[in-house]
Amino acid sequence: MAKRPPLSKAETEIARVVWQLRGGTVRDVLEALPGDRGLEYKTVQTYLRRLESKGYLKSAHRGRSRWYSTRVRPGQVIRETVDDFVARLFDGEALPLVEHLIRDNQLSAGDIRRLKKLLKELERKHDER
Amino acid sequence: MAKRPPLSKAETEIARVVWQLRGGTVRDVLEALPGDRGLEYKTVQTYLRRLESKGYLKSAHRGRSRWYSTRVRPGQVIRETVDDFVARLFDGEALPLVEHLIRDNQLSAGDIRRLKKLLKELERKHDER
DNA sequence: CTTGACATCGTACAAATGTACGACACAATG
DNA sequence: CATTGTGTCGTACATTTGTACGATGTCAAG
Repeated sequence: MAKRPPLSKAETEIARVVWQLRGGTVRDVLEALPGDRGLEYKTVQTYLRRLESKGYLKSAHRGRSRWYSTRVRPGQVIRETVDDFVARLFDGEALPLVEHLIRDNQLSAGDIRRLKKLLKELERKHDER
Repeated sequence: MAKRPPLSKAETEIARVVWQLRGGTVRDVLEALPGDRGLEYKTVQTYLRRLESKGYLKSAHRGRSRWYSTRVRPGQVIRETVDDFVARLFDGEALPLVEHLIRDNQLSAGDIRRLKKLLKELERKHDER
C-alpha cells in the first residue's frame, strides 16, 4: 500500500481530466480543460510530471510526445480523497456529511427517489446477514 | 460575503478544536488536540494567529493570555468547505458523493433508517411547493 | 536545407503551508 | 528579589503548490 503524497487542488483537477480522457498528451489535457481555465501548456506539463512522480500517473513516449495515463484506479483515488476529507472535517463519520449533503445541496426529486431506492437495497442486504 | 482565504488542512484541524471548545486559549487548544498529534505550543499559537488573520476566528486579551473564538459560524465554514470539495472532485454534483458515501462507508442499520426518514421529510417539503 | 511549430526536460520563483524558535514580559514561588 | 514557568509577538525556514520560462531537439512544409 505504498502511500503516495496527497493530490493538491490543481493536481486533482488535472488528474480528473486524464481520467476522463482515459489518458492523453499534454496537449490533450490542455484542450480538455475548461476554456476559462487559462493555464499554459508548460504548466499543464508540469502538473502531469508531478502527478507521475507522485505515483498517480504513468507515462511513456508515443511518437513525438509523451502519453500520460492512469496508474492508480480513479475510484481508488477518489475513495482515499473522500476518506481523508471525512476524517478531517467529520471525525471520520460519514453520516453527518451525508446528512449535510442531503439537506444542503438541493437534490432533485429524482435524486431523492434514487437515494431512497439505494437505501432500501442496502437495508435488504443488511438484513440478510 | 467577503471571501476569506481557504483553510489549509492543519488550520482546519485547529479550527475544529476551537469550535468544539467554543473558544479557548492556545493552551486549551493544545490540550484538546489528540495526544499523539505532537504539535508545539508555539505552533498552535501560529495556527490560531493565522486563523484569525484569515478571518475565521477573532481574539481578545483575557487576563494574561489571549482568548480565541469563532468569528464565522462553523456551519457556514463547513458548508463552504464541502461545497468546494464537491466542486473539485465531483463537478459540483452532490449526488455522486452521497452515493459513494452510502455505498462505501458502512452505515449502521440505524443510520440507514435515519436517512430514509430524512429523505421522506425532504420529499414532502419538495411536494409542498 | 531552412524555418516554423510543437515537444521535452530542467529550472525558476513567489506564495502558501507546516512547524517552530527567540526575545521579551509578568506572575507566582523559593 | 532572583528564578521559573507561561504568555505574547515577531520572525524563520524548509517544503509544497501554483504557475511558467528557456534551451534544445525534431518533424513537416516551403
